[in-house]
Amino acid sequence: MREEDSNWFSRWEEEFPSPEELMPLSQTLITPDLAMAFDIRNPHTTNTAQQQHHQHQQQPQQQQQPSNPSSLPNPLQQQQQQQQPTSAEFADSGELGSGTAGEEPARTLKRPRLVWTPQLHKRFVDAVAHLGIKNAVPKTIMQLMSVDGLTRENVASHLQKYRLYLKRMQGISAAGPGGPGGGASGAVADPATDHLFASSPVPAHFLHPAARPNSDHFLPFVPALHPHQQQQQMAAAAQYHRQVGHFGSPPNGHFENPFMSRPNLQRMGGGGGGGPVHNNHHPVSGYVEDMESANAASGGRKVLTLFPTGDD
DNA sequence: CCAACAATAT
DNA sequence: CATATTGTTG
Repeated sequence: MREEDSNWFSRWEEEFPSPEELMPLSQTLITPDLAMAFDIRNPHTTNTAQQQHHQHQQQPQQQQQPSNPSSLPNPLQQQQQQQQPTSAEFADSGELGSGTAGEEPARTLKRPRLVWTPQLHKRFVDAVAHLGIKNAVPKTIMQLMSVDGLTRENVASHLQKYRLYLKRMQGISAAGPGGPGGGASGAVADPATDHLFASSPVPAHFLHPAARPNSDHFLPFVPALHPHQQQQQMAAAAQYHRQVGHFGSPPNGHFENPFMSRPNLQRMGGGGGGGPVHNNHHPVSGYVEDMESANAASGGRKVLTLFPTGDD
């Protein structure tokens, strides 16, 4: 797959905004619990420079902070950015009600629901696009996305939905809105229905199986770089929903880690159903992408429930 | 055994 | 409906 490369590159360049858009970043998923636990209030100390060393490797953000007074600051403190109260944020799921804080040993703790924000989805689509549908399998996508905290399951689930979306689109585009049976499908891309999907253009090649040179080009894959590489403060990567109450952290400090050790990346390679993926390192210094959420920042801007598609 | 996928559950 | 979880298969 390396030599048969053709001009996909040209097309690629044409179509995509810029590799830089998806290249560098390891977005950090912060969990609300974590954020709250850390008290994300406005840092009175103007210590804006919260530069933290970004540990590489995906360390799961464990919800549930040890309420231990002398609890350590946590090595994996996630830098948290000023989240814009944009639309999706940790919309309260509504638990609460009374201060019935379950101090239960939150054994059986579960991970909060991942919310696929347009940015995240964007990355997802870009990753898939660049991988080619063939190689776009959950694990690979996940790795390419380099989103901290993202699990294979997350991606798999999203991918499943995405494939359905693509399928639907194919049908529509081929047969027209009036398409087969799906009377209601009248719209090609009903923002209301597709919401998220509508925010990112579906690369043409997605629609057909045979004509897409996937090849493995150099992937922008940015394995967690060195400790000094941190680009915090960017828009939020993804947000989680609040779920169970935390608080009652186990004094024992024993909770199971859903994903403790991950097979250090770099596992891509032929075999495992994965295509030969090369993670080519580019000497890029460090780009920042994302950034949007102008909602409150502008002052005038308000709400706008959905993000404008004006990203790509 | 792990990963992808499909189906099902929340 | 959007994700998560589970079951099955390769």
